[in-house]
Amino acid sequence: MKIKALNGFKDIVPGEVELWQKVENTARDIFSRFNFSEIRMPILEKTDLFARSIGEATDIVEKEMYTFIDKQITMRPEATASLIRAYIQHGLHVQKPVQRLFTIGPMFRHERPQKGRLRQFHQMDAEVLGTATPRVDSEIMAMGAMLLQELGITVSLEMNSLGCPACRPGFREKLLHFIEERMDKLCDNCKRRSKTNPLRVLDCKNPRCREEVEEAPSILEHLCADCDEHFTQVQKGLQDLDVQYSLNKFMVRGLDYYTRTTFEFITEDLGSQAAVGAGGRYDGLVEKLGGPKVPGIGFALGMERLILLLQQQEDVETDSATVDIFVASLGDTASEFAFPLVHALRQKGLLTAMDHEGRSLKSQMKQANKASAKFVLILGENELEQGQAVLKNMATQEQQDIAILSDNNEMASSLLERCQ
RNA sequence: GUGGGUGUAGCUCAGUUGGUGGUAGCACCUGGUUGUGACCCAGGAGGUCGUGGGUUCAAGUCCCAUCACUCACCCCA
Repeated sequence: MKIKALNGFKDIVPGEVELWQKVENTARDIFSRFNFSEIRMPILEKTDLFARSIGEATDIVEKEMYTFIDKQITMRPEATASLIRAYIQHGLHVQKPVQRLFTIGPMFRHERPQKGRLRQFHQMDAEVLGTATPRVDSEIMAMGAMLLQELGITVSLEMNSLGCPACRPGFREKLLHFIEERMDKLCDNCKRRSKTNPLRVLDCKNPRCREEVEEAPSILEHLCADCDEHFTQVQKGLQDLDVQYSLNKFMVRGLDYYTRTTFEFITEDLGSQAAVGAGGRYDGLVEKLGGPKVPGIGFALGMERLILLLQQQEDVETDSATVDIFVASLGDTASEFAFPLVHALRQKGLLTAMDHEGRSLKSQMKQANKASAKFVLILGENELEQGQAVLKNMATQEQQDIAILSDNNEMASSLLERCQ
């Protein structure tokens, strides 16, 4: 019986990992341009942290978490809760009033795997804590858009406001009333959801439900004065930064902690996994987790989904490492001479390869070619006797004789010069 | 948790009305005269046909079960 990776868990092997590196490198570059600092948190946290932040009644907490029940600890299903826990624990709000943080890593949810959805998946997460200014809302969306654009991924940005504790309850009542009038026309799921989380009825995918809620009251028309002004300023900010967006009054969020601005980066090229990234404001969360009363906003990008989109494109460039110099040796004497020379070349900083299996020169040339080696140093019995080696430029096919030096360090320096 | 689809070489796949597993492609190894890559040619290696039952003289092929993968629902990044 072969041992295989668990269902929903994937290896990222050479050939694919280059794409991941490209995505990570691009993200680090963009985050850094926006003056974000990296933070890394542990994968295991107390179960209570997620229950309190994400919400007891959400699907994630109810049935999707990997929990060690006896120890009351859970593998994080998302990053925001852990990040805020760390923010509070280390008093980051004291060190700097506004913290701009990002993190990249694996998350775990026990869902049925499908395209763009794994049980161990990876997210890139950016959060700004300590400011409620609508400018940051615009800025963070602009950052996400810039990152996706840099990667060559085309998405649309949809945005909504969920209001705040001052205006949402009132809207909720109105919506509930609207739903109850049409209850018999809604699907079973919506009937259930109308009790647990009526806002979710708004984004049901069932066409009949969509038709029914088309005329539903919009939260945007029920925002309190502060939320309304905030939302207006966010939109102005996006226009100032020339970021394209559209309003979606049906967009709600699955996690309980969101307030005011929410947004999603949406693609049509991933089947049912339309959201490549999503986020929003969570002004009450830090305080709820026992921290200072500071507002926050953030978003997460699903890396598997980004990778799938990149793989769907033709000619995506990734820079995989190529061998600077391949040392081909013939016979035991030459091979023994080559072994420490290769080490010296590596100490000089060259990406160096050699064959330890005693294969033919032809085979070694093939290996060099396959590794896209720029140069091959050929060391044969004849060369050693004459104190000469052959350096071949693989692209131009030019060969030159070079003197073998007894000192590996000097020999390596000499080769380094010629291989530039 | 609920449906549908698919399981043959490392990967992508042929395999007829049931009749000996494919000179298939990619990748790999070795050769194609002394020691030189790409292209080409030849040869080689690589398999419990997902697993377990059943029908049959005979099963990769038909039937049942099971597992895995996958897509979708749900939910979400």
